[in-house]
Formats: sequence, C-alpha cells, structure tokens
Amino acid sequence: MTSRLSATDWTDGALDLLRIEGVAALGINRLCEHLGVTRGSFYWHFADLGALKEAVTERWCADTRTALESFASLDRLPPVERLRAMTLRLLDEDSASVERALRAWARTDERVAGVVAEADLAVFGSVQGALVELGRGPEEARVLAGLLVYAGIGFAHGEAGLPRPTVAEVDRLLGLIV
Amino acid sequence: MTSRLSATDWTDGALDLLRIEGVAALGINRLCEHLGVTRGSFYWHFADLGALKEAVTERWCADTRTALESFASLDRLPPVERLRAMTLRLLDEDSASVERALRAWARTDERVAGVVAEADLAVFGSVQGALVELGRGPEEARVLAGLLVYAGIGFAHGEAGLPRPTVAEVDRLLGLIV
DNA sequence: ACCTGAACACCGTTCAAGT
DNA sequence: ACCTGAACACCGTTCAAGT
Repeated sequence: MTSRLSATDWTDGALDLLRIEGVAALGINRLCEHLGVTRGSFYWHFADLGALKEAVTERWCADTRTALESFASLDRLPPVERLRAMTLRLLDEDSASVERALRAWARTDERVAGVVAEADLAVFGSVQGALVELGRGPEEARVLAGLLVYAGIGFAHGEAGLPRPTVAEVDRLLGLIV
Repeated sequence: MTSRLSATDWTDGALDLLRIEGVAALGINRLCEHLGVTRGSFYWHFADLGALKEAVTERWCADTRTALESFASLDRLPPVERLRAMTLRLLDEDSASVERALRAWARTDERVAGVVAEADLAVFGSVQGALVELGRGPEEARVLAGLLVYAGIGFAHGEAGLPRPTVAEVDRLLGLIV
C-alpha cells in the first residue's frame, strides 16, 4: 500500500506487461495505467523510455549470469548436463517471451544492445568451456559453441516458422554434437 | 521523371532507407521526404504502414526463394556446396541489414511474421534435403537442419556480442557437421 | 522525494479537395 | 488515377506546481 513507487516497481510492472501483453503493449501510458499513476511520474525515475528498457534488460542479464553460475558451480554436473540445462532453459516459454522483447528493443536501442551482447558472451563462454571439457580442441570448441549459441538466439527470437524442438530432440542433438 | 508513383516505387524507396539508415528510419514522413511527396499520398497506395512492410517482406521472400532455386537447379552443385552457398549468403552485410529489419517488424506485425515464416520453412527444407543427400537419416537430418537454420536466424539477427564467423570458419563448421 | 496536470512535438491515419 | 493539405488521435517528453 505504498503510494510512492521505487525504480524497482517500474521494472517489475514492465516485466508484468511484457509477459502478459507482449512487446507492443509496453508504452508509458499503458505502464502508468498499470501502476495507477500519471505519465509525468515516470520521468522522475527514468530519463526516458530507453532507460526503462535498459533497466529491465539489466535485470534479465543478471538473471542469466546467475543461472550460468549455478550450472557451473554444481561441480558434480558433468559438462553435457550443463549444456543440457542451458538448452532446456530456452524452452521455457515464460522467460522466452521476455527475452524476445529485449532482443527486439536491442535493435533500436544501443544501450539495450550492449547489455544483451554481454549476456550472449557469457553464455558463449560457458558453452565453449563445456565443449573443451568434453575433449574438443579450442578451435573446434569455438566454432561449435558459436553454432550452438547462435542457434539458441535464433530460437529465442522465435518468429521462425520452424518446428520447435522437443526435449527429446534436444537430447538427440546434443548426442550428435558432443 | 514520372511524377506519379507506383507501389513498386514505394517498396524500392523503403528498401533504400532500410539499407542506408536502418529500421528506425523507416517512417512515413521520412519515406515521403525521400520520394518527394506528401504524407497523404502514401495512403492511396497502402492501407497502412503494416501493408508497406508486408509488401517489402514479400519481395524479400521471393528473392530468398529464387536464390534457393538457383542453388538447387545447378544440379552439378553437390549438396555440400549448396549448404556453403546458403551459409555464405548470410555473411553479405547488405542483405543482412534488410533481413534484420524484417525480423524486427515480424515481432509486432503478424502479416510480416507470416511471410518471414514462409521463407524460413523454405530454407529449412533445402537444408534438410541437402543433409539427406549427404547420407543422414531423415531424423538426424531434421534435427541438424533445425540447428543450422536456427543458427542462421540467430546470426542474421545480429545483435549478438559474439564474434562473426569468417568464411574459413564456416568451412570448418560444415566440415564438422557433414 | 515523489507525483500531478497541462503543454508541446512528432507521427500514423483520414479525408475532402485538387489535377 | 494519383496527389495535396489540413485535421485528428496518440504517445513520448518537459516542466512548473503541488504534497
């Protein structure tokens, strides 16, 4: 029942809208309505719409990094299982719709693009590391990791008319690759 | 020197703007300025902005199909070379910037999304066919083709912070896959 | 410190009127 | 058949004023 809002309330609200109504719905008007506040209030917390998007993206980037670390720190998790966990993460529709939105923003906002690029690089590093542990040479590992991560990005982007892979197919694919 | 414009002139102009100034620049104002005409004129040719985008996307889709057919109809081209040609097509920056724009539109316009999905499916079919010719079982071919095409989409989307593969790396990758 | 409310610029869209 | 020009709605942004 706090009538005053913090920056976190705004990013929370933005994530709500993103999940419920998609990218197109995230405007200042719609968001203010969602938070029960007038438009001008937004500009006390953020310089502009881009700053809000950047803040949302940074939260997603932090989440990504946390997930990567949790996969890596479970040392008993063999590298194949780590790859599997990362891949299956993509299949979760809830987080995928957020990710799609961020990648769409990245196209028109450099700040967002920078944050997304950061997260992609982190994922790439993890995948490459896992492949090296599996006995691939560093060159091979780099090329294959690129293929896998680009595929993940392409899949996350989701506007493809292609069949979405099932869990079984992901396993089959990893079998072919490693 | 025709002072009157046809629908093709508008899609041509849109493609110009897309290549020169990127997605963000393609608005009705900017486009009318580019064509030396006033805003209202646009609406004689198209129902709305989405219709223009759809028309542009349809041209790109036709180009894609033509390219696929030319690869396939060169019967002496062995399947590996066909895969190579399709892959290298992605590295061409000029067409990539257009493709990026279309995929961004697809996110917010269902008509565009439909056309893009069509093109993706056509590419998928070609890749799968090439892999089968190379001796892969139909299941394997499907999964691998999915991986390759999704990777192509991810790459085309281009906002990734990952290193862009070189021609040599594409060859190395195809060597690993086939 | 946080919010309101009015104002402005910009852009997509409509439409009556012109040639 | 194709275009102009004025009008309108909508949205991002600013800012002085409120609590």
